[in-house]
Amino acid sequence: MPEIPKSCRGCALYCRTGFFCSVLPTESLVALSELSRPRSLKIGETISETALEMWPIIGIADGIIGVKRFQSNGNGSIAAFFVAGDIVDLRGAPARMCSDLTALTETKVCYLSPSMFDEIMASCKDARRIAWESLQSQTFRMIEQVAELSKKRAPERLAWFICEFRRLHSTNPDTTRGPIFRLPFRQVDLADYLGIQPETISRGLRHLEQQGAIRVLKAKIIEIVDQDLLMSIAMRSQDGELASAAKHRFRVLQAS
Amino acid sequence: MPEIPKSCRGCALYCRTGFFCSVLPTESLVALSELSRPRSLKIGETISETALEMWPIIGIADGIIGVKRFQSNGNGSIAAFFVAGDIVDLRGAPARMCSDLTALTETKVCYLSPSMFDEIMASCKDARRIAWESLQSQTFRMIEQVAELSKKRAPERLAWFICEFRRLHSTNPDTTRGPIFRLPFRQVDLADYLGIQPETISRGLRHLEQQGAIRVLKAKIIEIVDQDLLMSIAMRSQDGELASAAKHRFRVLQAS
DNA sequence: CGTTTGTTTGACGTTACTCAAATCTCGTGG
DNA sequence: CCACGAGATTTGAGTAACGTCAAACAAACG
Repeated sequence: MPEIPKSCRGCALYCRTGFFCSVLPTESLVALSELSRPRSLKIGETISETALEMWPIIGIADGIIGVKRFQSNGNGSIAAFFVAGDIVDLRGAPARMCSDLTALTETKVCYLSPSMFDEIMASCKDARRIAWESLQSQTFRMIEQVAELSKKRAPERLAWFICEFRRLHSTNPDTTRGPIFRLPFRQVDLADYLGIQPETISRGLRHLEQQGAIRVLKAKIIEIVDQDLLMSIAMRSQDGELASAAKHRFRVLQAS
Repeated sequence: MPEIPKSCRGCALYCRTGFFCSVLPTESLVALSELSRPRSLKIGETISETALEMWPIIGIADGIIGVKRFQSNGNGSIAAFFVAGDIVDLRGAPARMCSDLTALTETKVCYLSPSMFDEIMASCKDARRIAWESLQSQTFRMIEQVAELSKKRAPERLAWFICEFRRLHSTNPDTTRGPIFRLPFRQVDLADYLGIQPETISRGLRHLEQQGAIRVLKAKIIEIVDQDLLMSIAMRSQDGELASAAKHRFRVLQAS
């Protein structure tokens, strides 16, 4: 009976239940491992385009990879991020996207062999389900992100981000336990992600503080004083109304 | 030898090459068809939540389905849209998303049986590839959308939308041929999609007109006067600089 | 400890939202 | 085919929010 490959032993993709490699039969794991490349990335490091040509599929074992686009003036925007457990298949991705993958934290990834990946997708039902659900959840997250951010102002965006990120990482006690929230990456990056300026982040945090929802202990450490208040702020839209399906029903009534 | 089901004969999902049903072996097609439900939707009609409980997977044969969220004040936001050929799997989707699916144009969809879909995904390689690529492209489109829109002002967003939509439908001569662009849905919906107010859409179009990029013939009919100019406006970001990877390379040089 | 990088604060300008009203479009029924 | 009316778009004026620039301040790093 073949052994678990050394490089997989400590990898979250294999160790955490529900992650892609955890459901593979040992021989598939060995075969995949032999053709794959685990890598560590420092914060700010980008995934090289040449690596993506040969290994366009990456599994994220730990950390956060952002799709970060730079403008000529130095401003950037972070369109999305991928988190631990995500399987990111960049075959057929728009060319620019591949130059934009940046580690927002210290990150561990594994470049997966496309041919072996396809083989596993054909043969292993559980792996297929996990990869499919991962890709689904990437789409859903993006949709939620746009739906929530597009009509919100700075303080609401911040509140939404804090709530959403805690929810996304609810399995990771490090960032979610207790009333303390640690900003997962730099404020500059957060600003790029929320589509606002770093200065506005700062002012927005102060604003939430004045309302009594949070307290900023240090630059990246936030104490959540009133979870409910924070949630209700997060759900507000531009005009201060609470978001709901109420108006939708109202329109249906009008029409009938 | 079994016959092609009647309801599939005129359906784009079967007729257009590269669409999901076109690659199915006849017997799979028959089996899927028997458990599936083709439906037509009028503009503004929503996909019923109860239908989604039983058929959470829909194939879009024709038209545009938007994820439209309403706020209590009547404003909405359209986070995403799905177009012909997309396979949308809503199993595991956030609950609210399912109440938000609205036809932005006259639309033909087909509710697909999940069990049969899974079976096909296991057995038919081509179908698996097509469904996977469709889901991939949904994610990529969302990422592009956020990357492009987050740091753009109203006129640039409009220009981007026109260019992008023509590209997305480049296979459909109806909307892309010649210098005439027909807004695919109402300006109110476009405003919701671009995250701005209807008034701003109007002013933005006027602005593009004054620059000589387009001419608004009727409310929904736009003549593209200068494609290159329009493109270059679409690529501009908030501060008027052209977007590029130039700064990225600059930072890499600094670091080394 | 000094340098670099990131965050905060303030003053000012611009954009886009808000509200209100006029005008236009298009589907409907006569 | 035309007239009507609801819904959609346009226009204008006033205002709030955010971007921009510049400089002080704090934190992280070797």
